[in-house]
Amino acid sequence: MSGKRSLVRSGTTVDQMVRAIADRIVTGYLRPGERLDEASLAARFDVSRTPVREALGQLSAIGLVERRPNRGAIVAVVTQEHLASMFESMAELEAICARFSAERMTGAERRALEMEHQASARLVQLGAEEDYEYFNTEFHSRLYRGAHNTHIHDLTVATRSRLAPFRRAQFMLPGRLAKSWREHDLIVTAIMRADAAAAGKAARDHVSIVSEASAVFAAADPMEPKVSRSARR
Amino acid sequence: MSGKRSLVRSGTTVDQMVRAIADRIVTGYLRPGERLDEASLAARFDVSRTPVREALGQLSAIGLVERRPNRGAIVAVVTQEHLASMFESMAELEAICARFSAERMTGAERRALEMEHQASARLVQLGAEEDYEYFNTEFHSRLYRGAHNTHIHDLTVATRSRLAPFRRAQFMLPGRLAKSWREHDLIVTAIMRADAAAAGKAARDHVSIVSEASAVFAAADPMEPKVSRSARR
DNA sequence: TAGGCATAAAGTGCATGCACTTGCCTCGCC
DNA sequence: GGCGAGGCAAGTGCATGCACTTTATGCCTA
Repeated sequence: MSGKRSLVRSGTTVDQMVRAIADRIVTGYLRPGERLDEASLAARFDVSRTPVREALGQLSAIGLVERRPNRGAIVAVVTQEHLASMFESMAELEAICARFSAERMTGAERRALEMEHQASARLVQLGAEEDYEYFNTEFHSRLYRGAHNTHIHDLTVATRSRLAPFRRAQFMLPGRLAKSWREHDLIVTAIMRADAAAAGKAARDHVSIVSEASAVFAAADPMEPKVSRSARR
Repeated sequence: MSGKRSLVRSGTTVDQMVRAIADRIVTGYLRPGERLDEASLAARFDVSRTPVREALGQLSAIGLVERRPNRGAIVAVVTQEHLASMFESMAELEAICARFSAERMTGAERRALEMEHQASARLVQLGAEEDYEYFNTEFHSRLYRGAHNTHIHDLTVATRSRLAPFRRAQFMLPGRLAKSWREHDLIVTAIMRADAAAAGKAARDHVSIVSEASAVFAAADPMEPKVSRSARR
């Protein structure tokens, strides 16, 4: 896969670098602790070191990479403890979004949520993991938007993206699709009833369960040895 | 005033710039919408444009400044709506911290919280606004730490700092000190009882009240005097 | 052989320069 | 007198170079 910048056109070079690197971190292609050498990245993306530097600075500002002065940058290492704290935060943030959604969603938003949710039942029957995963993302985004609070929305999206690398395996567990759908159903039902407390609780439980599934995964996927990842092209 | 970098020594030059600029934004010395000219800032702090640029990039990544490609950076403008959403988020985040604190604070943390809180009663009697403000910050920080969740801690601190410019006037309202103390007292009492629900509610109410006080202030303090920006044609 | 110091190599941090973009102003045109 | 094109000034975006820090290496000494 060629990461040349022609693939990621829009915005300034720095923006492209931010997106390119963030994407590789969030998707797990770059792994926690991995070295981010300015010169190598610059060569890899065919730009000078300056935009790479700025991108690394911005990514470190949002916590995706760690920078040690004069000693280079690495993909942020999340301890088990920090990971747990992020999952717990995520559960609380989703609970807030669900509560607010129950109180504030417009009629159109409620209908759209319910419709999509019902449609997704089919994906469960078919066992269409990929499609369901896509729907799932959309489902949660609806909750975030439905809260009608931009700041909560931003915090939630940011937290979600930082958790992305650790959630990939959740659907590998057998029966997970149907379970997820039933949990969604509780949330949707509560929202349609405008029952904020129930919606919040259902959303929190939903994330907590995902969290447990993922924690297992994270623990079972320890730090990678320092293989020649630089020669990976 | 001398903003020379000798005053802000630690870390790399970029770090110093980030802190210096963020500080001026958070304290309200730089106002929303105000232009952030790279060359001027560089001259002002006696560094080259490069670290200033990187600092602006990082600040824009965390939302404190807005950057329009090729058109410079300005201090982030927060709409009334966005401001309200931040206050609401703050109330929810504080509620979470208070709930978790009620459940998780160690004995030492509880004792320290209660002691400091009781001690602060004296500041109220004396009407020592400055000192009380300092204590108040410390009080809330204790709640954030007491939650024993680093991610929630970080989100809360970040949100709080973004709200800082809009909270300054809250203690100007007469009787505010005593009112604040009584609200704190509700929180502390609930935490000492390990009553998570009550602590959460008390904390949420506390912030909501501050929010209302500040909203008045924000509304009464409209756009910045620096004109010539609206005259875009 | 182990420890420590000097030195080299690698890589980061910042300054500077130049190309390019944007907004403004002026001048010519209608 | 209004309007648009062209040019100018200001300012941003990126590349490059050099100084400095860190780390690796080797040599010397005990």
